[in-house]
Amino acid sequence: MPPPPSGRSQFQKPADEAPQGPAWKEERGDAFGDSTVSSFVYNPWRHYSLDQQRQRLPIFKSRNSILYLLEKHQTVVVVGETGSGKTTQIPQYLLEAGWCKSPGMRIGITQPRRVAAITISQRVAEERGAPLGREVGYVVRFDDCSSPETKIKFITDGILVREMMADPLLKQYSVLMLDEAHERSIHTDIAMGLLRKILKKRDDLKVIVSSATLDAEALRDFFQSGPEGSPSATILTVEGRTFPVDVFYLNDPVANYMSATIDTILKIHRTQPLGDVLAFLTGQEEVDHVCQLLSEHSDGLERETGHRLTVVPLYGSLPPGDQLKAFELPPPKTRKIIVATNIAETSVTINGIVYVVDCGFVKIRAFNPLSGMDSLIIVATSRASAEQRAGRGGRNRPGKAYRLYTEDAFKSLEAATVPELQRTSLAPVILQLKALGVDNVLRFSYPAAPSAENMIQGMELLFGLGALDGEGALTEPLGLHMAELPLQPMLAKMVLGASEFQCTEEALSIAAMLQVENVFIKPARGEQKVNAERCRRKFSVLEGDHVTLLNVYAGFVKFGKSSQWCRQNFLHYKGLCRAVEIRRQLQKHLVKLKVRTSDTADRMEGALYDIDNIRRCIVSGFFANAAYLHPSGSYRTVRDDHELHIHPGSVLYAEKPPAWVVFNEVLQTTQEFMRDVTAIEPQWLYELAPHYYQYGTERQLSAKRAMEEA
DNA sequence: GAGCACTGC
Repeated sequence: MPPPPSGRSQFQKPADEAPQGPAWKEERGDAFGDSTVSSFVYNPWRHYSLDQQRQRLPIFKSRNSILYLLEKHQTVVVVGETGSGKTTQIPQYLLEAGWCKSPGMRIGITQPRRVAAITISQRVAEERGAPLGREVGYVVRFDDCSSPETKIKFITDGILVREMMADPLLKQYSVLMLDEAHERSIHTDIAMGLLRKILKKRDDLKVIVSSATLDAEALRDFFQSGPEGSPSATILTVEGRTFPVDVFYLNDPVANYMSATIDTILKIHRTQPLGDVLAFLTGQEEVDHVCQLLSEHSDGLERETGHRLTVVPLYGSLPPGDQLKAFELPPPKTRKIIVATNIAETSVTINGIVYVVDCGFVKIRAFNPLSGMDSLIIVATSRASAEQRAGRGGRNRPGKAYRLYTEDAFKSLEAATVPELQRTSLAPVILQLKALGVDNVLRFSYPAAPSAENMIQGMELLFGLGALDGEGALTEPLGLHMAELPLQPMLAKMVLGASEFQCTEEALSIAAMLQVENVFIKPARGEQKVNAERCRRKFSVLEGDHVTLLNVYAGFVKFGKSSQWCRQNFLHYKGLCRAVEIRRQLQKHLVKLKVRTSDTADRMEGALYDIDNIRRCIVSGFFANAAYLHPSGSYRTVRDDHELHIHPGSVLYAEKPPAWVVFNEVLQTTQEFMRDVTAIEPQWLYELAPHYYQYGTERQLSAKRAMEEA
């Protein structure tokens, strides 16, 4: 644990005197006491030259230590808070120290997110006075802004794993820096496991792992452990440049964190100097609800305090234009309240936040290996997450963070969030590792080992798909090709097997459309809502969502990929453009892999596609996600009789439910919903996946068929 | 008639 930003008071102060609202326990100072307003300062050094600015960054003091430790050790774990400048400066120190002198050698820096890779590389190019893409560049999916002369290359961690497939020893890099490693993205974790192996084979390679304090020692030990003479690792701590944040806890737990959020925000507004508020909730519904209730208080509060209140929601599925409102400066004498999901914890940074309200919960994806299903669940945050949220209030001036739980509750939280690798399906991971030459995926050195059940589920699925053989080895060409495609295994199988069903073109379109969410625009009410539904019906078919998506894609292409056509049909133009881009990339892969794709040309130009063939093709990839209609009216999975429902967003929702379906994924909210559903014939499961439905389930299938006939 | 945290190849 990092030390708290200020000394923690040992005793509880008397409860707040205000008659209403939660009572606060204080870590330092008064939760709602008076203090003077300081002016906003975003970059106090902006009148200095770029070079002078660089030298004023806290990391500059550690420059020599970093270079020295990297000479002495193969791995250095750099621990530093935000604002230390480590991401922008360390690569430049390395370049200046001659780490790219050998021809063709470069420094690679990974980021978990695309925007970060791009924007940071822009900043570094600017500091070096060079055009982006030359000495300093970046590579993310669909966007390669690098050249042979690039010495400092920013990439997403996913790109690094892909690069390993082409170049297992990563020979182009002299130093690799894994930034934001504490976020433990699935790709960072895989990269760390693989780098541990590479370091043993390449003693000239250096690795810098940049992390928050919590897991620094574990990361060092991960790179340190191993047989005699294994690479050495060490930790370097660098100071950050953030302002102190006073943290306040509740005296007693609250039953409803939404009303507590509202009470706390109102109290901040009544008692605290101007400064914006960021409140964390778990989902869209909560955010919208709290925003609505706060807006209702807005007028009364202005009369009472003389300050306006402007309330802005912020979550991922919000249209980009609406998201931007959270970043706009509020008008004078106005306090901006941003009510956000976890998107504001790491993905976006908003300036001017002084007060943070943290409900203490987060919605995360969980994976159940027994049923093979994903669900979204609301769980308590971790201490690391709570610190990160609080820190959002101290970027520009000292801040205050209000945690809607007791200090004891905080102490009992997990130290860090469970790594992604331990809560998603492992099938894609196993496929990647096998393709990278890791034969024994069970014994692979994961930074955090996933459960055995999860491993087995992943292996079984890959075996069922034909990507692994009986010995657990990657099959050729199918398994190898599946690993090459940037698609989840079931979709990859569907696309690669499509030539058998003469529908590769259609399968590519469907796969691309499934990567894009929210293609259909749904106005909340009124005439527009009716119009939107009418438009959607034009594309809908009784066979289900996959073919409906295909119709949308085909229409988009047929009408010249026009934004006007999208507006008329209530479709998201940008989403469809993205689908076109993804499809082009997939097609490129197929050509590279020499997979037969010319089948459509065999048919008449403009001829209708054969829907049955497409459905069979879908089944060839998604047979593991099959369900049948139960007399109760809901569905049951074929594999383990798990109860499922058709999601209200499906075109089949309002229709007569088909007896048998396959689905793209399951989403658990109030019930377990199948998303993207296609009606199938049950015998296709036998025909197309005999190895999967041969035993055990056969009895179920025949029993159900008998039931249907009865 | 109900609803989807956030990324990434």
